[in-house]
Amino acid sequence: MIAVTYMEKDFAHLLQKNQLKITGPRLGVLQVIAQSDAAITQPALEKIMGADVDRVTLYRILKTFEEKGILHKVIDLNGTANYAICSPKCTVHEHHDEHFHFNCINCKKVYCLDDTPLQSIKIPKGFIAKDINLLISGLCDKCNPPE
Amino acid sequence: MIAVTYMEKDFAHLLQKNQLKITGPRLGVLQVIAQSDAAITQPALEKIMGADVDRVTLYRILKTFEEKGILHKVIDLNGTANYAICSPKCTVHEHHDEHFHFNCINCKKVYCLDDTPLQSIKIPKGFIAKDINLLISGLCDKCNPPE
DNA sequence: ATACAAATGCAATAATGTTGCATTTGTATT
DNA sequence: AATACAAATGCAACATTATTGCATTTGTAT
Repeated sequence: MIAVTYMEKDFAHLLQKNQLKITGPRLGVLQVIAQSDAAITQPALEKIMGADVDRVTLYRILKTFEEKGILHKVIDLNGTANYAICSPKCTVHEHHDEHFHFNCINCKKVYCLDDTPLQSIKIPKGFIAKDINLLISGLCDKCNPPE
Repeated sequence: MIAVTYMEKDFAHLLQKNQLKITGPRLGVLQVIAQSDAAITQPALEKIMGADVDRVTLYRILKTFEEKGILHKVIDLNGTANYAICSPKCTVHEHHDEHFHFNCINCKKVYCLDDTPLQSIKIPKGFIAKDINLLISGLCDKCNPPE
């Protein structure tokens, strides 16, 4: 897991690069997500942002960020959306093909393991694979104390 | 994909085997799911069952079926729950560890590919994997006509 | 400084999931 | 076959999550 630190200036630039206006709510969302050590759920974001950002605005921000390839969405085992900042590999129209994530069944966090390699998967005849999404569930290092 | 046909008698036996009472709603749910060639979403089930089964009852049936290992739940790319009949390998307390599914981005169907083998995945230190969930998205054979 | 499109916030509504409780129903027992 | 009881269902109410329309505000190009 490589820690990446962003500064507010970077966020502004990131928005600009994507033809998005630099607004408070958007910077806020990026802040929170960048500070989290794991992908963060939409409800959690909602709580953290609180009254600063309207619920609807949050939905819309997340949607546009996803479309622009700024964030990627990970559906966890409960079907809840989690968001994380995309690696630079993610482009607008074609997200990086292979997303690997770890969903802790205790703390519910979703960690990105994008750098793990994966074999090629056999697909049935006539089926065309566009994206591969691997979700491993279990206990993360923090929830697995050797006590 | 191996086609498995069930008769009503089998369903009754299946329920009995799991210490579940043989009721109309339960048989109905099993019917619908067995007839589908793919995993079926909870909302779709709700529509098909219609007034025959109360919405709450449906939720509860699906939950107990999942707990008993009769059905397994697949979360698709939208975070919607899909249900399919478990392979005989699935046991009550320990679902078969590896679920492989294909989510068609056109018709939205979720196909089970449980028989595909998978390499062992590298997990970060301190992390313990309990279950692996692989969801491949793309076009299924029906939505990929060579027209 | 202005103008305009983009973004936000609010209100209303839809869709989805949950809980408590009274009633019904399957099944083991006699 | 009748009974008794736990299990299952259906209903109502509610909680949560997601969407849509529209008026207002705001960022930015000019």
